Amino acid sequence: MLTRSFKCASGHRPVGPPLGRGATPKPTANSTRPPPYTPFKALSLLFETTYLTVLYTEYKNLNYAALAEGVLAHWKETNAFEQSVALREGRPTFTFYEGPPSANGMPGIHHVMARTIKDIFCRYKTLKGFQVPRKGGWDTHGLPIELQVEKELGITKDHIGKTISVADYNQKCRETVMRFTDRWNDLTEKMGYWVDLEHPYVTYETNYIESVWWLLKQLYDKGLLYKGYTIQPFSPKAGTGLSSHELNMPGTYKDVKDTTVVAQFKVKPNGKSGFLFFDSADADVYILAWTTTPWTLPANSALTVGANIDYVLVKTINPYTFMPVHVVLAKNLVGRWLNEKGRVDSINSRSGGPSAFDAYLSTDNRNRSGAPAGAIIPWALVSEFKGQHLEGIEYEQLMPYVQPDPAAGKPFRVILGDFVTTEDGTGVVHTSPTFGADDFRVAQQNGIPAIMVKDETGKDVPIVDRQGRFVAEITDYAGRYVKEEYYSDEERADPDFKPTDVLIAIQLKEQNKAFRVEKYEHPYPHCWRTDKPILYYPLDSWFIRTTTMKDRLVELNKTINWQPESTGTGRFGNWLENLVDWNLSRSRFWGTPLPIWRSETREEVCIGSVAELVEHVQKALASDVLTEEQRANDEAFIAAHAAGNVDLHRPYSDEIYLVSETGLLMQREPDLIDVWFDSGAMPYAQWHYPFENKDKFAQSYPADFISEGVDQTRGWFFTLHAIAGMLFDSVAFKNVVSTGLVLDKNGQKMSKSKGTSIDPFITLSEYGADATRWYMMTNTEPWDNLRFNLDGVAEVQRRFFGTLTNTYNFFALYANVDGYRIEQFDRVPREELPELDRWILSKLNTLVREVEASFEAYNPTKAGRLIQDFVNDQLSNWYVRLCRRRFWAGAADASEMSHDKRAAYQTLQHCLASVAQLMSPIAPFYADWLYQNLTAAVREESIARNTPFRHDSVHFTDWQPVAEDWIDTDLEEAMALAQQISSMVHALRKNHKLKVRQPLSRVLIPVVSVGQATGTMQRQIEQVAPIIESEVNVKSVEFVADASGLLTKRVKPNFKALGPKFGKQMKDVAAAITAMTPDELTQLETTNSLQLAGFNLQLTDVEILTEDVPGWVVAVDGPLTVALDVTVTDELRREGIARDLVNRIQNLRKDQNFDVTDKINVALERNNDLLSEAVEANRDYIQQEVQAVSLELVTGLNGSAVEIEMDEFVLKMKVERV
RNA sequence: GGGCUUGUAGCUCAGGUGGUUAGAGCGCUACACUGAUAAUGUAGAGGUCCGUGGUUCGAGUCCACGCAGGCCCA
Repeated sequence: MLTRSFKCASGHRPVGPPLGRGATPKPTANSTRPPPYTPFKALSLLFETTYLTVLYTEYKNLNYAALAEGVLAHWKETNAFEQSVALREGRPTFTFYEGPPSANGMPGIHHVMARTIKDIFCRYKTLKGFQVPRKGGWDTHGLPIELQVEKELGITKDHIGKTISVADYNQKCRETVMRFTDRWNDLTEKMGYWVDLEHPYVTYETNYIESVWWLLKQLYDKGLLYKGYTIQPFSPKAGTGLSSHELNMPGTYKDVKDTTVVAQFKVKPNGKSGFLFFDSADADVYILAWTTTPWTLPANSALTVGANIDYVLVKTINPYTFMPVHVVLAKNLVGRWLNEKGRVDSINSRSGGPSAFDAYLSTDNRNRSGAPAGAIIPWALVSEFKGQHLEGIEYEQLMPYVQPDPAAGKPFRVILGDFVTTEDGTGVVHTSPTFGADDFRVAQQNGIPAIMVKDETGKDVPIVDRQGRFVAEITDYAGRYVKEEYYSDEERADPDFKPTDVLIAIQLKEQNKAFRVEKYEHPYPHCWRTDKPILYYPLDSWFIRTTTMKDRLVELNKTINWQPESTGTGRFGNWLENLVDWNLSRSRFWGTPLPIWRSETREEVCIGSVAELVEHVQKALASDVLTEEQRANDEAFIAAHAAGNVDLHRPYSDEIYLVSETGLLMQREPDLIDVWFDSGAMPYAQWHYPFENKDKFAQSYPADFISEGVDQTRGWFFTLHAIAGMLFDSVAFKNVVSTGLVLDKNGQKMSKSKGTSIDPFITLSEYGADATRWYMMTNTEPWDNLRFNLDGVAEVQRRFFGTLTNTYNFFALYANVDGYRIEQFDRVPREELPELDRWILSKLNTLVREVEASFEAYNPTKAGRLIQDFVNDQLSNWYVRLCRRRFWAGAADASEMSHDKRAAYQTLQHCLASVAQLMSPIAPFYADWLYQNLTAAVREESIARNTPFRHDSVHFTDWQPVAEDWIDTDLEEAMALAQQISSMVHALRKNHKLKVRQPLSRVLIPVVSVGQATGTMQRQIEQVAPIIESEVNVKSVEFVADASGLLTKRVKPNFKALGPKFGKQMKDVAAAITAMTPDELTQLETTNSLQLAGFNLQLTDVEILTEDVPGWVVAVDGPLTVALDVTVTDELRREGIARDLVNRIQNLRKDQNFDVTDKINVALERNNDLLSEAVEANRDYIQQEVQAVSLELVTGLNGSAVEIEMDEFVLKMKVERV
């Protein structure tokens, strides 16, 4: 519960100006008070007996979490969120899209961060007058849910359709996915995230799926949806593809020994490859590429190199054929394949004698089999170049069994790829688009065709069939398994058995196409079902042809405002530049089914709505093609449709049978679609567009703002962008904030097992949402990773919220005493406001301007820090501190309040209410609480007269306009000088042990700087001199001009001005300036020109500082110099003692619990001349300050006298109530 | 391996377009104030601005190459 301590104005606590100048607070008459204000019902109960006398509740030991709970309860009761939206009916819409979370896991602290960002800008835009509908949403499909269900049921994918029906399985998924919805909703409320949880979109709902189908149909009709293949892990023995998840299961990677080949790809001499033939035009040049899967070599159609990798051309000898060859490979890997001992400087002999090559090959050197015995193969470096120079070079097909389709692109070229490494191999990757995922991608990007053959139906298929055997076209190896593990044990036991890879290696050796053949041990993935090696194999997939729209997508992206910009241009931009077609297919169970039905002869139909499906089903039923069972299923669908409970998920959609134009049975393509398409479809599907809500969709498209983690770049950000760009030629969002991660306090990923993860519910209940949100927003810019430290939240709470609450309490305390009510109409005119008021109001308006700019730029960090600095440094530590006396001075009745006091109340109240609004997007509970406390007392009046405070919640208010004419930059500068000078004087006092209570006579400020600035500065300081005087307790602020001769000046070079003029001579100039004589300086100052060591100087080339004022103590800070007169005259000394005395007497009053209105008699022991003099000289002052009716100096003080420590002596004193 | 990003005091962070003495808050130490007081003020200690090289009269800032952390992709 909220704890509080409330004392009414007539209560027992000393309130108001207890001892000041006879100010006696009077209890104010209740009858004149407005109706009681109850911020929130829950709280009001506490105040029932006392609130009648209070306008502003005061809070002690505020519990921020409880505060938030109270506000939340009030919001719920009043439907505040709904009101905030309804209030803006008819205003322009600001559209926000909620990226749907998956509710099958618990929310974490990072969700608080992500959702705070979303909330901030939606709230801000509401304040700015926009209507901001915020529809929540849930992402409900996908693998994680399937896996969770399987885990809970203790099954694997193999069981689906066997021990559990697809229908039951999917039902289980549907139940599981929304399991934590309650917890999510709870967090959403507690953290103060305003989003419509009542009407969220849910991706598994039929209406949602129908919209998704409609989108797919649009793509299909535009020819953007096609069936192709992707390279996936495939198990020929199990006859099935494997998901990456299945591949990541433990034990799938095993070390195997494979036959590997470094193949020689013969370069075609032409313009591009010319530089490789420079040294020997008639030599053959080969590019070396290493493969651990020689069986894929007949499918080679490109070689991939790294653009920035260094390659070399080497002359050497083929170890199998002994033919001299020139080979290309990565420089770093020469040592991997060629023995360093064989290196020779030159290819040819210079001496005319036999070269190393000749020697190696000479017959003398051969053994019986004709091979050079024991000799190391010589080699020589010919040239070196970057990979990019190899791009486009053509080579001869290595194993020309099958020619690619010429229409499909130009094969047998060198291309560039970012996946090439020099860790192993030759730095050149043998590329086969049908048997490698990288290969496929890079081939697609470079227009490299795949080596394919036609099957009996005329369809393109790879050169290895689904059993893992070569097709007939690979004549030499037709029917052979590509992996020896696919043969039976008996076959492999045959002594003549040779694995296919070995046979290929032998063939290549004989043809001078193999540079090296060796066994190599490496980990290779195996099928978890069959334990046999998997193949990377092309499997049917449906694609969206994003590549054809690439340029447009890139172009559209340039119109999006990314925060931070680098995510848009870098991560996202690069992704778009390297776009490949979007593989839509997923072989799963729980997801949106692909709405395409196909016949055996590839007649197909893409269904774009339930109605369309019904129509097709009816047509099928009218034909005589369907079996009994198929007919029954189709009829079941029609019945379900009539009953209004169509479910488009598997297995139901699988069991719908259609009939083609030519009378053939059509079945649904069994794939589901990528769940990312679901979420990318939300702008349309959340409204069931185009079947319903066309107007709503039109109003809310595209989004003005979205925000998600940077990890969504290729996820949601992309799918939104792709669908919008391809189908609507539009962006899906105009502004996007991509947020970083939330790490633990050591910068590591939070982990449950290490105990470093933060439970958001605990955090919120301990610190409240406001401090948590404020900390997250102000500690780090949200796109940087946040190191989340609870100590930081505590600090924010103490330092920012604590200070602000203190400031409010200060206001409330005195306002209650004085019965001050916010004056909305009878304001003290600006001209009559004191300097400090005009200053803080100027600062406030500057703040509003800057905070607005920061929010407009989607930078909540800057906004929060600005507000925080204003509250802590300007409002609390300067304005309130310096104005304290104004609040307790003078009459304590509103009707008699002085102008000055009213001004103080009005100013402080205005600042607090403004801050409440500025901070409300970030700290919504606290800001509302503050607003309520400040303004509820005038609510009725405000409603009646239609003022800004008429709203029940700060979140309903209109953003305050910047009052430009209140901004007084000159005054702000002046006050900054006052602050700086005060700080410097405090420092001087400190260093010279002169406490602030000791008055000093004067502060001297030398004004020597050049030109106009001098005049400005002096004028500005004069303007705030009284503030400085009272702040640092000096009698006067004086200026000393140059001419006084009092000053010692120093000259410094102004590098910024000198740089462009003297450049390289800088050192000399600087030295000359530093060594300048006083006479020279005088000349420079008077004539603005000086010839010095051959340099022509002007006044602006130097900075002149006062270093010292002889006889004074001096502080220097930048251009400012402050001298303090530390002479304590007898009179000052006496005054200081008098002040000390007042202080001690006040303490005694406090110790003895005197009431603020009590008058006292004071008796002092006359034992010290200094004291006597001080008392006599300041008697009136002392008596007034401590409300003493008498002040006597007596000898021999008796009775209840106490001993008091003064600086220089001990004093006996007696204080009695009258 | 590639793309993006971060690296400044013990901790969390500021440091337009290069300008010679790098700042703030917290924490620590000392002192002051004591009618905002579990607040506040002042001072002190605390830095190889990740490293190396370069450009420049001058580099925390610009360039190159590295190192370390993070995300995404392979």
